[in-house]
Amino acid sequence: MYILKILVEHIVLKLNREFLYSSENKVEIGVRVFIKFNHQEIVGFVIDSFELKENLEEYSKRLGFDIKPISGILDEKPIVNKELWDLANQLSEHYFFPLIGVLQTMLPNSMKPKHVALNGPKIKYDEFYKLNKEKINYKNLSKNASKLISKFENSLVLQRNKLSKTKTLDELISKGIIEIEKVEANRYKPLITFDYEKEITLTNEQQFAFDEIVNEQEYFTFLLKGVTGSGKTEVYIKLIEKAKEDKKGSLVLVPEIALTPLMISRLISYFGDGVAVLHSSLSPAQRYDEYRRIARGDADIVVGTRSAIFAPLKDLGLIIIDEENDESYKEDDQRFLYNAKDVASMRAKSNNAKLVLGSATPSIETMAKAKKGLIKLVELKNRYYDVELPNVYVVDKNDKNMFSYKSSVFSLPLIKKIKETIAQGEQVILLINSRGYSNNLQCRECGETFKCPTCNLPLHYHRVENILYCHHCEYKIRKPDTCPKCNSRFFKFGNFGIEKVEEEFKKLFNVPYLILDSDRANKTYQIEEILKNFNEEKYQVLIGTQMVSKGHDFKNVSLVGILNADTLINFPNYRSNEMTFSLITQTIGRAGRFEKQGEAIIQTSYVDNYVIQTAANQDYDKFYDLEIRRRKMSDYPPFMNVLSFSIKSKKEDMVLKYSTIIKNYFESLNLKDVQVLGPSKLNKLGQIFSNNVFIKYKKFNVIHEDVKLLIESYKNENEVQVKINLNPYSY
DNA sequence: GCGAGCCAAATA
DNA sequence: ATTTGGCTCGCC
Repeated sequence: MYILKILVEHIVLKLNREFLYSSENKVEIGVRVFIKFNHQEIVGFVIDSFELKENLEEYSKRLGFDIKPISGILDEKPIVNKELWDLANQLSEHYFFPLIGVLQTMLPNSMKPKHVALNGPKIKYDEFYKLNKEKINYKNLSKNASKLISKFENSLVLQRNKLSKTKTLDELISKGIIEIEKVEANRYKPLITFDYEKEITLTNEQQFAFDEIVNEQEYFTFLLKGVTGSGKTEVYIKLIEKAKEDKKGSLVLVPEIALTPLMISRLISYFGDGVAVLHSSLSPAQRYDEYRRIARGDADIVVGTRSAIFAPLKDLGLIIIDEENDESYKEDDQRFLYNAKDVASMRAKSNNAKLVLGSATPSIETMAKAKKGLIKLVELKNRYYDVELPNVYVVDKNDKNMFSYKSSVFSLPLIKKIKETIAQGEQVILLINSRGYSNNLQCRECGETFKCPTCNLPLHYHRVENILYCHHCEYKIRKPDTCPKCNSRFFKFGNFGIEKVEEEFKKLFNVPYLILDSDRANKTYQIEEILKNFNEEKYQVLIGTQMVSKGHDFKNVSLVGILNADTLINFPNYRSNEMTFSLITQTIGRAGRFEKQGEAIIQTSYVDNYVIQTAANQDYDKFYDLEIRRRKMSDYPPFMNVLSFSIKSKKEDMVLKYSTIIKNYFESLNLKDVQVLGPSKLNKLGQIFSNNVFIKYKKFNVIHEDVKLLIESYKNENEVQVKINLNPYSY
């Protein structure tokens, strides 16, 4: 008789502990089992076991509770390896999140330790007929049988559809002359649309960067800072190749699906099979297949978005995070709010692997670490084809002389430049970082703005679908014809979005164009198609949201227009300056990448703002100096870290009570370098009240144990829900 | 997270 | 008298 220590599938603090079950047979740690848990049958995860020498009844009597037997076993083998199991434990501890929830985030649908996994995709098999020559008795072989056998010709295997089901076939199968062989099928076939070189020769500068990283003994984390077009990808590829030579696996993270086709194409062109892909536009079945291919060791290079950081690579030697400043590496919406960069750091450390953070515009936090000597800075200062960075003009959106009655979207200088560029047979990229037609819709009569019923944020107007749309929670309704408050039929639009840009572009220029935004292209193959068409110069103009800003090598783009640089600046978020700077710089960097110097026009109402100024001059160092000063003055990261508690309840007084408890708790601890902010004012969304308390701290160790004690004190409280976010990006 | 069990209010 | 809804409890 064995006793199993089991985690139940529910992600709740008060169930974040082991429960004991019995089993006749030994069950391995890391296996999922069915258990009866308080009148329901659920899935549990075995975290430990031991053989019970004494009588079960006596043992359970002594402990004071019944020990039920498990009701079934789901897995033959553990679903996580040692490394990922240790990682899950580390993450649970670090993020104050139930271990079972961490595991559920890490694993693909079919493998998650919870009930819904049973509805997940199943393993698909390709079946073959295999001829067993030794078993053939040629003397008494019927005519039909020898005919059938002859179909195998020289090979010993045949695809199943090559033979039709006949009596003869059944006979041969029952005699063991023909065997049915099953092979796991792979439902993902990457489309490679971009063809890349199979040989790479590094420039001197790239080679130097490569050597710096490979030969470094002391540091394991690197910031690879390379101006746009400096060829970071070639360095990545050589590093992956080096890891492969050392029989180590590599993991490459890219920000979002817009960039995956490019990276996937490059890696597959260079490395062929052995590259696995994990990103959001794979179906659950494809994801499952790729995941198992990695776990089996059939793939030793993985490309993917955020959650690919949990890929089960066996001998991890290298992790690359491309565009490391991108906000998509932080999970801020779901339940388990991890940062893939932190996870990468943990995995790199425990595997003795190298972690390379690449960017043209590193995040302030990462650059600060490099300056402090915590990580190693490696730079690529020259563009690959040695072209100067583009000339940049800033147009003041408030200057009436810059615009005519014809358009409020395109300024006169921009119109002129677009016409010239097109006439010269060159290409234009226009960036508008706002989806839909306008970012809000307001009644002209009574001033009422349409807001999302759940998020209370202004709804965007999408004219193509004629809907009002919440970009935060995806709530959508048909656009009403009249104002629900005053019945007026007249509306006012807010800041223009891409649909409005498109409308005006059509009016002003008689030129075919491509549109790239996530509303009209959200599948990788759609994005791929658009980028491919532009890359092959079938169109001269590409109008897009921030999807156009990163990573693509367009050869003939000589003009970039940023139609409204203000959209990000006003975001109430400590990182909005950094995001604006990087969006502008990266987009400008698309211009003039081969022999010709490019041009860029930035339209903004904040002409004197230092973010706009430094971005226009492509001056990262200056931006960094100014921004880090602001961060210091306001006690923002990297000087102070933030721990956010979001308190939710149906009862108003419970929210107030608990936010005060949390605030008072930290204040009374009186810890060194710890500040308490809040509680913020009470929010109401639907039936739920909520507010926030923020803890700012310097060293995680100082607060870690105290946060754990605090959680212990409220974990059994049913009426409030407390969500912890470690260094949230939306703060 | 969720069903059982309990109680009180609602229904007729 | 019987159904319905809300709330609490505790799971091995």
